[in-house]
Amino acid sequence: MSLPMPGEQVRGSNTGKPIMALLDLLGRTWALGIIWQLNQDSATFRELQNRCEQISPSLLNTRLKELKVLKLVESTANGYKLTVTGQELFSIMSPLGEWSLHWASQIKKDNI
Amino acid sequence: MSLPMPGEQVRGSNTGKPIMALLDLLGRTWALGIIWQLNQDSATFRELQNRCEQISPSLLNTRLKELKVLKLVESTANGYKLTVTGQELFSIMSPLGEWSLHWASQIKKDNI
DNA sequence: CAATAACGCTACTAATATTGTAGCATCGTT
DNA sequence: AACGATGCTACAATATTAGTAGCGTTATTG
Repeated sequence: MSLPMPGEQVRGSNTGKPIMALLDLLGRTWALGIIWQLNQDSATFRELQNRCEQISPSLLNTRLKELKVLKLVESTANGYKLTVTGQELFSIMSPLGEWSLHWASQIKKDNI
Repeated sequence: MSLPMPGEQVRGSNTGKPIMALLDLLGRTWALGIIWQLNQDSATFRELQNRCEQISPSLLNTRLKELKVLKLVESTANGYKLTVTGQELFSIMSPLGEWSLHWASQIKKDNI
């Protein structure tokens, strides 16, 4: 799959708007999950594989390459970590953790 | 693809944690895009198809069904719209619009 | 210093998800 | 009754992801 580069045509949109590139990226399997898991702290490849319970190494590697080119993740001597830009993105998403609990209760409520 | 129901096993995780269900859901093609496009205001099926530039009707319908069961979208006489819960989710994500511009400039900067 | 183990990752096939197109059934208009 | 628009389904073609095996390299151990 080609990289969702802001400014260019992406999966589902050819307006070139950065938000569309971002939505394409985040809409790929495990992209959000990797960012979520990397927030805790940096991790080696195999460590990250463990944190993401059921990711295949081939996909993990593919996503990491994408996230590196897109400046959200970088690899250091200690393994992979979020870039400053990646941390900014995480900060935006971080309320999802708590919100998801609220959401879960909303869904259950209806099954009574 | 089975529904990412919070509390149950989902794609990539079997802890049952709501955040994992949410990340599974949002990681599906067009899920975020549909929520993003529906925020403006409610839309009929074909209207939504237009807003999402290149979505196939089969996938749009599949996603809408999922989003309805998961209480993020509801269908009314005027078409589809976000539920209150869906609006909450959008509020969390909404900073992504502006942030994506910043992100785009970061990426360009490096190509100098 | 050989043997072992762990690591980062690639290769490859099977399984699954998404696209793309055609078109059906229903409804309101003319 | 004919027409167009709408909501959606069906289905084959294509693209993505999962799953597993294992290669090459670098510690670590005996």
